[in-house]
Amino acid sequence: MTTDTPRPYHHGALEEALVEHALAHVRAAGFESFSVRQAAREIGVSPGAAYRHFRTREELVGAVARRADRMLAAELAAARRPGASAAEDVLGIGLAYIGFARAEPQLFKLMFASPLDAAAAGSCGEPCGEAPAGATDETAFGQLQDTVRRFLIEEKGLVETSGAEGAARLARHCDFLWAVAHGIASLEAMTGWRRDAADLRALLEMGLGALGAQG
Amino acid sequence: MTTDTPRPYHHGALEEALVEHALAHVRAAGFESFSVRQAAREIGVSPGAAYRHFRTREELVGAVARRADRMLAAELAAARRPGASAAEDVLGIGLAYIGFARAEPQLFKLMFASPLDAAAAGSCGEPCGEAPAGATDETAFGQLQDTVRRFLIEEKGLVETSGAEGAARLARHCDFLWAVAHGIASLEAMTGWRRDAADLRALLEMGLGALGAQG
DNA sequence: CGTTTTATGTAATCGATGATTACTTTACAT
DNA sequence: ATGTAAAGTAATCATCGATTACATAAAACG
Repeated sequence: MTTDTPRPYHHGALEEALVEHALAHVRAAGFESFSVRQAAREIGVSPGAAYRHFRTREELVGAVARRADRMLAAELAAARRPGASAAEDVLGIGLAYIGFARAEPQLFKLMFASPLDAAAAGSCGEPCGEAPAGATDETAFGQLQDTVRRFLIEEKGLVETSGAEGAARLARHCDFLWAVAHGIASLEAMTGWRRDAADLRALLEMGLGALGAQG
Repeated sequence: MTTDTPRPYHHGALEEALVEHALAHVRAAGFESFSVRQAAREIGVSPGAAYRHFRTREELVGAVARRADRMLAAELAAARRPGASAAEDVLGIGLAYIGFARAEPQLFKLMFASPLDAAAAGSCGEPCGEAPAGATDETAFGQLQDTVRRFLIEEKGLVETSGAEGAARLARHCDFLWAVAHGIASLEAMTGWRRDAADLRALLEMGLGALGAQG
């Protein structure tokens, strides 16, 4: 045990270690205070080493943001329970969205703190212009869109979501619900605003009630 | 003109100059890139001088945030036109809120980028827990609350807004509309999401339509 | 198996920033 | 006028992001 590789010259998985470390820091203290140097120091590697894997600090926190995106998308997916009505699923997705913002406010804030140019975010969590439209995608917005479509068809008798007018209506309804959920989530994550579970549910139900009411 | 006070030792209004400078920078380039030193340099004063007026950088950008708050509140106030119906005013406030986020995205982002501890924000723009309740306040949320109350009374036949149940309903409706407007504004300011004026109006009208529909 | 090439780290360094301290100058009150 | 408090300067510290030249391990290849 004399030369027991105290620290191998090559870390082996520095990139992953950096992202993991950054993710932990962001969750606990927010992305603003994250420092490449400190992360490298704590991992036990020289500051410059990090820049072999990320050209800039923002690129690294961008990787964290993308991971947060996937975490959110996964939770939304888990909220869609097979056998549930479309209305239940819409509500579930909304509550999951808000729940994520409440449980992980720092990650939520990071996701919407544009240092990550929305384009680079890949399968981003927010409605980037328009979802690929058609394919059942796994982005957060895509999941909401699928479920709202189901809701409009199942419970509002809306048949055509493919025609120009039908598509517009679907898009408008998705935008609306998204705005409600995102508004609540944002207020919870970024301000002193806070409501109990019953109130949140009531707000989402108000949003759901507004669907189909308008031409 | 030989000793024509090239630069008086005392600036005279450094504090104001700093805030003004910071405000301009934030509007143009965002608060993240604002630097105390650069501001002092451009104003023509030593770096340490700024710290006579603000203990920390965040305190200075906090002052900018408070100013942005007042700007937003002023625009919301201007949106309430005398003689307009309550419904028109609610819509006008919502559109003004969204319009501000679109016209001044950097200020909007600053207002909701919690470096400013919500408490220190004074008459903050977001619903800090609960508005002082009663007095017609000039905060953004207070203005919405007043107008929504008017709407519920004028057009929905709601009489009691003072009883426990009536107050709860009013609060819920305010929360709802606030969430819709804030959600739209946030998406516009912090993501690639963008809709034209007609769509925005339609979304707000959907929100307005949901009012009074529920118990 | 030996050599070369490429990926990955290190060390040293640059410029800039936030913040603090000791000292100086101005303005104002008495 | 004079002395005190407000408002500036200069110098300094620790930290940070980023770059460069160099060293080493790992992998590719003959």
